[in-house]
Amino acid sequence: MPLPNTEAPGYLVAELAARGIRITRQRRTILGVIETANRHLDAAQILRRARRQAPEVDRVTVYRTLGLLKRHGLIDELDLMHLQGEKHFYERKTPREHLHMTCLRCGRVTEFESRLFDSLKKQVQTECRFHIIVARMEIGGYCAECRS
Amino acid sequence: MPLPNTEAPGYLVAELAARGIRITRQRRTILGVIETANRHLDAAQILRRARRQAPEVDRVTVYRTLGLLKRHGLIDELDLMHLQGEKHFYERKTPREHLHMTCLRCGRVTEFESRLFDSLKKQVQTECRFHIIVARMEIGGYCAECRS
DNA sequence: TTAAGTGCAAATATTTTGCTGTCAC
DNA sequence: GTGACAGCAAAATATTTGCACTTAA
Repeated sequence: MPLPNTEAPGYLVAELAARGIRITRQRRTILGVIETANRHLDAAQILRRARRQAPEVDRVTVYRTLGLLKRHGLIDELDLMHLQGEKHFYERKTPREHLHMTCLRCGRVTEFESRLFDSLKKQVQTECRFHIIVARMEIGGYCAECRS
Repeated sequence: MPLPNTEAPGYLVAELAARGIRITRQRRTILGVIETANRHLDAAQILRRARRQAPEVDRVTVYRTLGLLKRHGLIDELDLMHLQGEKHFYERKTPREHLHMTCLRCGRVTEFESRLFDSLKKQVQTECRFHIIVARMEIGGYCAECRS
């Protein structure tokens, strides 16, 4: 599940507003759903939760808001090994980057922070002279409980 | 582009045959396309190339063969940052694992091998007691030529 | 006021499934 | 000979686009 939300509530709203982006009722709702999520949600789940608060929210608005957040680097998009179809999952971008492990048997998703991950990114920046905007590491395999 | 093909030609055919899987004309063609590819191909490109050799090959057969290869751990599936739609790209799995950097401006894909990548995987296996089947690291950003 | 944003409908893109006939072994 | 595989059609899944109406700033 995503790391605990250590940002002030309304963080995403504030970030977008600071960039001069219009905050509509629908966006506020969708951003709230993403901020308070206790696990990785896909677009359909975000829509469902948003509609509990504001039934007029349209699927298209969810996709457009996700696109906006991606373009501004405020969320990360994950596959989680495409265990169930080709949908994507989203999470707030945190200052402490982490990798995701998905258990191919039980589907549980675990997050892991590592200095080696940071070192590896630093190595890429330096040795490949590549300016990293987004770095995603996803692992599939069997968790401690599921491996035989 | 994928690492140079250091395996014997017909490597994928041999691997599948060794597992008791039937080698049809269509499969042989598709496997040949994947083995000799000089860059990462998506399903549609694999289909087009296969059809140049064997026009009867169907799109569905390409997908079914890709699924087979994935299940047997003989290819890796990549997103390459979804720079152009949601399609996936495929490459032969090589013994030396590498990460992929995609330039968000020019779209060029670069591969990079690193011991840190291996160390990081080892750390996950040990500290998280997670048995890794597939590990994918994909980076998006700007290559040396494109960064301002 | 007005440009940015929304909802609805429809289109697009990618991948999967059902079924019948074919072929590798 | 037979069970695994192929092709075709259709469906399923996920996301995007066009356009007229609405609203935040």
